[in-house]
Amino acid sequence: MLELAILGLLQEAPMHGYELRKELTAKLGAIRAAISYGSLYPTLRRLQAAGWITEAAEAPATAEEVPALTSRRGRVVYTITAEGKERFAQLIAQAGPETYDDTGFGVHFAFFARTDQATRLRILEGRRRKIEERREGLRDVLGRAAERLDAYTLELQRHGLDACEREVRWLEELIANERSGRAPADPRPGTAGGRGDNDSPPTPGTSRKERP
Amino acid sequence: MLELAILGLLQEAPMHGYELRKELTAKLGAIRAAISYGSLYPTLRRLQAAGWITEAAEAPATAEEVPALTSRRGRVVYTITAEGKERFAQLIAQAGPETYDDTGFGVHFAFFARTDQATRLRILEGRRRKIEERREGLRDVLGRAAERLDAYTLELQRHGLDACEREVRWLEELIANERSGRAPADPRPGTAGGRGDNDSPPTPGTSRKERP
DNA sequence: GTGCGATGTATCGGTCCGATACATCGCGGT
DNA sequence: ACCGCGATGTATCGGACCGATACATCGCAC
Repeated sequence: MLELAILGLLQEAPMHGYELRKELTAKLGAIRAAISYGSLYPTLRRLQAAGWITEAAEAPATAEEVPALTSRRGRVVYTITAEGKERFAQLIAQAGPETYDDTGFGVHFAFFARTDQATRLRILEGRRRKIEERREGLRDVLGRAAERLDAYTLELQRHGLDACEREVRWLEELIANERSGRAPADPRPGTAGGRGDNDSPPTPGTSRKERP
Repeated sequence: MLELAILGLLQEAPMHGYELRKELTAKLGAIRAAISYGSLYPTLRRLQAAGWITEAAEAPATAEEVPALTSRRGRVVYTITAEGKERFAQLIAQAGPETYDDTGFGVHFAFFARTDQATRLRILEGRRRKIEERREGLRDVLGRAAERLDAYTLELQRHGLDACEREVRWLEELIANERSGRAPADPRPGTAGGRGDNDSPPTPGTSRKERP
């Protein structure tokens, strides 16, 4: 998962580790806390060994800015290679079971702008299926096994069930949107999608936030 | 986390691994998929080494049922020890930072019936604080960094923000409930809380499910 | 009588996290 | 003039947990 995320981010611009972590946190903030350096650096090492990225010590700007005042230590900048881009495309397209768990889905979704529509649809439907299964499991427990569990555990299940139902509805909306319209709806018209390299041209609101 | 969950479950009844996993899945189904044997068995080993639990090969029922027809292979039953119960109480009471992440909070919450009210309150408030922080982070990104991100990433953040706001509201409700009333509300009167060993006597509905 | 899904125990490699260590930079305070 | 301190920055280590895999038994339906 981390591999995919790193490859995806480096495709937008070369970065060093610290920056990468910040961008990662910004992009995936909705689904996970903050990725640890204990994962990041080893993974970067692995990616470099595989040839998907290259690392290079940072050069002092235009060789004119602050020339050699303080020796400019550290700062390794990582750049994606052509093979790395291929690898990314391959990872994005092929969906394993881990593509549909919370983290995996989040990461894939975060790079939907670089994913073709067919794949987007496949992933959204796979995720929906998975959440529906979880939902059914929770309904079972709340129905059949309710008297075996204490009030707090039941409340936890109810909250989880609620979240499942809500996510299914969200996915339905996205799927419908994906099938006919395009890109996700922007509830506040005015600011439209990504910049330049965006795969899916931003289209104004199709779906609306609830509260009928 | 697994340690806490196992200790908690074994406090209700002795069990063997497979059963333990099923109960774990039922109790924690709302927050995590299903715990792996690759974690379960090593942890059981660890708990036994520490003296929190004991393991024993299963005895054939009353020494009368199906005496020795098929030799009765395997099936190791784990029982919690007095030290294990102490350990559980200690783990429940002391709250580290991991107590407030998704999994940690879920496990603690699942054993609220065995937790005193002061600790429950402390944990609920800690969790709320954490989610509020995550919420602020998402609001920041959606506000300040919106134009740097593509439409899909933004949609993901919005969904995450929504989930945060919802969870904060849920927690508020539970906290209010905890402060004056007792146990979580039961939206469907008729089935009331746990059985016998339940710490918090079930009290009929205080809060209501929304949909005004 | 046989295959097959549920029950049951167990290990191995790999991913990722949390704690920790260490160095530099720019800024405000005194 | 100096100091501390928070942000920037790279890096490792032990441990928790997962997913795949292996293997054996039980009961039941075909």
